[in-house]
Amino acid sequence: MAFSSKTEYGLVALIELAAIYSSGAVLQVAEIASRQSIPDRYLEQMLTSLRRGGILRSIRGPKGGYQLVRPPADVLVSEVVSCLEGDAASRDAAERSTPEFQVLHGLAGQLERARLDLLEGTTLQQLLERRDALLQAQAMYFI
Amino acid sequence: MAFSSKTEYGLVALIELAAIYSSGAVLQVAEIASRQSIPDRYLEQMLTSLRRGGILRSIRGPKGGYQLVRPPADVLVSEVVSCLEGDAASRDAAERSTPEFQVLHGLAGQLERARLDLLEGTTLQQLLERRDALLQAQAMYFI
DNA sequence: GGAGTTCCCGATGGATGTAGTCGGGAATAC
DNA sequence: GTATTCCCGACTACATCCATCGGGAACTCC
Repeated sequence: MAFSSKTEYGLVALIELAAIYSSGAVLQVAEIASRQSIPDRYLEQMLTSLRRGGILRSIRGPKGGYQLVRPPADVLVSEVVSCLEGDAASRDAAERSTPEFQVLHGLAGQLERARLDLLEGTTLQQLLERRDALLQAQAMYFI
Repeated sequence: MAFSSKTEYGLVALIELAAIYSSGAVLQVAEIASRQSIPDRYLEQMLTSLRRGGILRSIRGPKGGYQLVRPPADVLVSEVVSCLEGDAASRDAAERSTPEFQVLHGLAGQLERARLDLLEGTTLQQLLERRDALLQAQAMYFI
């Protein structure tokens, strides 16, 4: 798959949080985790990274939980991804410098560029809309 | 980096082999490995995969070595990549099927599509030309 | 102010994959 | 027949991924 499970879990949680953003409500780790069938103590780590990355805010204690800091339309998927998989810090540029390696390094750059273009061109809002379209389609199916 | 070292080493070797393809000559593992400063016994494994994938042919014994089966213009980078990193066979479709996961699966598909488009749109011939352009540019620099 | 709830933080462990090493065998040229 | 080259598979060291866990800090509500 194109996403690590860290990234996938984090994004899934964010879509859920995007859906309730306008209401000002919060969601708890355990809620999201059980709905999505992912380990709650693991999901917690992702939400922590997202909080440190300025994407989420948290509230402690009973009735606590997480919510988006910014509206979903202002959160780029690229931010989220780099926040979640960037914790293992180093992108090494090992630089073997024969011309053949340089050419491949250029191609690798094109690939990363293409990936980034897509991720920068997608917001949480859009993911949410796609989810809702999917739900609509499923509702149709049952009529 | 966007390529594993397996893939990178394999492609580097293929660029060298593409450069001498029209002469009908062969190159030996040890030659390529020492020029590119990569472990020869390791490179050997990649060339074996490429032979099994129908991209290279080999000749044994003294004066032996490897050569491309097809002209460089007929070898897509996508073939090479799937041959080199596809040996660990399974692309798993673990399919957690909440709508949120489905949306992400769709996005992952877009990403893979974009990657494949680039790799299918690039041939060994093109990589060779880029290398030669780079060599030209460096030659200029020394005048 | 005490109890329960929720987030917070770091340590730990197993499974898997990556990058390489190695020993010995088979074909070929000279 | 000997040296050279490719051929084949096993093995290891290390890192990274995917969690699991124990205990602490803030907060609500009674």
